[in-house]
Amino acid sequence: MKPMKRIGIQDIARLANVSIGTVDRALHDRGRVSEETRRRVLQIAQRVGYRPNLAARALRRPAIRIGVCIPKEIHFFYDQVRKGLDSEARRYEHIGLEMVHRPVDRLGAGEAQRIRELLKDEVQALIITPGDPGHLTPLLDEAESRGIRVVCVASDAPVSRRSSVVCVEPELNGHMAGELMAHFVPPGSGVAVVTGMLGTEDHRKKIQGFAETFPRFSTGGAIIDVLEGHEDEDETFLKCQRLLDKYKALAGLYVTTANCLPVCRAISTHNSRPKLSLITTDLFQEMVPYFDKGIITASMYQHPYRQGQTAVRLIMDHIVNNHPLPASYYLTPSLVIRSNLSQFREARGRENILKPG
Amino acid sequence: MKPMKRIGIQDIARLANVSIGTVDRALHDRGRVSEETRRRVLQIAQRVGYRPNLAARALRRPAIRIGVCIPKEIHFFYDQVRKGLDSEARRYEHIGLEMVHRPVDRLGAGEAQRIRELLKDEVQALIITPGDPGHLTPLLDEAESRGIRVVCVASDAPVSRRSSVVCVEPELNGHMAGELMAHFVPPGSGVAVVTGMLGTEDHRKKIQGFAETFPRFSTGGAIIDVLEGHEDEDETFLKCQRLLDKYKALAGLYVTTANCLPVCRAISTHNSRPKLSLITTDLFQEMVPYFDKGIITASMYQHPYRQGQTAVRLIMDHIVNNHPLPASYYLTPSLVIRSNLSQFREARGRENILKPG
DNA sequence: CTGAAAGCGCTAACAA
DNA sequence: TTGTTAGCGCTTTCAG
Repeated sequence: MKPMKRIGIQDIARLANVSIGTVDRALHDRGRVSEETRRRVLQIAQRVGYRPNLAARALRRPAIRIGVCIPKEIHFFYDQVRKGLDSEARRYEHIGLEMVHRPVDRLGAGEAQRIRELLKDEVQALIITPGDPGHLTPLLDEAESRGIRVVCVASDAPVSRRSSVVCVEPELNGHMAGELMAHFVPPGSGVAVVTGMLGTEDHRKKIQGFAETFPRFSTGGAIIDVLEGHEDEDETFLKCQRLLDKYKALAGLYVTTANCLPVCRAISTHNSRPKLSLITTDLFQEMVPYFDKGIITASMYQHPYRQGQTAVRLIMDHIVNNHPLPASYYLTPSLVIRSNLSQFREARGRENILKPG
Repeated sequence: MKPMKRIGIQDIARLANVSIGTVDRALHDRGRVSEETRRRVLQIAQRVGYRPNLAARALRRPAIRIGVCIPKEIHFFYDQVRKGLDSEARRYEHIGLEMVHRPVDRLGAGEAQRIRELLKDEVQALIITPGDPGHLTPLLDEAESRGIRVVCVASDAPVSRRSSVVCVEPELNGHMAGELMAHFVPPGSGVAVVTGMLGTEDHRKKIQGFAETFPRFSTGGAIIDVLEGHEDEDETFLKCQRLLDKYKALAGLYVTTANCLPVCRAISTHNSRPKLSLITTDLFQEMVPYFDKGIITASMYQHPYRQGQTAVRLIMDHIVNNHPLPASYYLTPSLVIRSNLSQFREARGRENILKPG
């Protein structure tokens, strides 16, 4: 069983009694072929199941270029997204993929400018994390109208004409946290939510999801407070302390922001607490000790690395194989608990275990 | 910003004042180059950051062939593995990847024969789900010694010289189930385990993991019974019924086998049960109603599709990019609960949502 | 409208 | 030990 020779443009030419040039023109609708020949060639190609050899094509074609504009901060999250993007991009190097990075410092900080630069770089697609979707819409729409595919990652620009989005739905995060919390705490428990800014779409939706689902799965449980920390360490810490003082029987806490350390500190320094179930969001090194101490019960992991990977994959499948871009690609968050903590790259310190991908 | 010309073997040749043939030999240690020249060429390549053009290389290389031997049954699981394998394989078609499938009907049913056939097919790598690893070892070792990379998927052949394994560690499944169960049930609860065959390594390890972790996270909880169903519908159903009758206060049940339907039926037909937390393994259509009814609290999903995908990916990264094969690639199981049920392909009936790869 | 041929970067066979 | 060269399958240009 020898590797079978794949059928190529040459074979079609022979079968159709024309030259390969003609076949090429017919196959790609480049005109300058008689209708008759065109049809015949297409027929034969169809019949013999012709599939172009992409490597050969890549050999000639100019590079495919994808522009990337995602934030630098928060590092633990976006660095992973970036790694996912780049590692996936590496698999397409051989067909000439080139990534052009134009990061912004923080979410939404001067992204319009960066994106304009990317458009000048003549990219064929754009991967962005929109911080201010409203403001960006005209720019994204313009890109799309010029045939530049825009794929959002981690966060959406729903009103724009962006081709696709890769993210974890915030509602789903909330729903899952709510359902689990209901299983964790005893019937009739009071639980609370700690959030960053109530103004943030993402946080609002998480809270909404949680508020919908927790009561549905809990017997007589209720959300007794929603606490806004404004992503400020001290404010969050103090507000938490006060909450813990006030509601001695608080059975659960859901933190919708990555900024969970002050909450953990407040809980661990608070004397004589009964068992409290803490569900957090995302994962980074500094959280690990709180898992070990049993302060954090579970965290909703949003797979930043895989999000990056997937964005590139979608685009390349589209450009190279003509796959349609799905309007959205939603990932399921994973539950991080003590038993599987070491499986997540963020929890593994230096030891950089190889993951394909 | 035009696509920059990538530097190639030609450029190195020019810089080193040798021919491209010499550069090629130096770069690939093919001998027939003076040590002096070799070093110089390598130096220059290094300095200018030479990266081979894989498309060009792929253009020449004869087809890469991967042999696959995985079971047909249990369909819901192995069909997904196969889809993962094939979808990933499609991305490598253009560099000549060819998959040769030689499935066995059930796990371990005549696999040695199939694998021998694959070896005759001159495959360069082997993806298998070993059912009887002990018996297979000499065959796998022979393959490896002939330079054929063996990658196990879903299940391991640890004593053999197989290059890699892609799976979810059964212990991890058990640990996670144990930890979660401890959070689900009240302090001092009695829980039980339902398994297929205690003789199966996989099941034994899951139980072991569970037995280790549940007591550690639970306050005063204990495992009161381990029930062996022998993958038989009726036997499992009856034994479950008896268990439920006997231990009125049973708070949790962990099912280590995919064969969870009889357990679900036993629970749902059993009158006047108090809340019982049921943790199952894997996911298929018929389980969905039991999620909806609240019978199944959570299931440990082992990502069959991604396991297949990953196996191909590891091999191709190895063959094409010279990446080392990791001795093992462990996936974290995902927790399926009611809120995220619809995210899993097994739960989505016909509607086949596009997932990249 | 159609055919012929150059070349993309690399490998391998052959010549020197 | 080194240089030369023929392709791999496709696109593109230039002649017919």
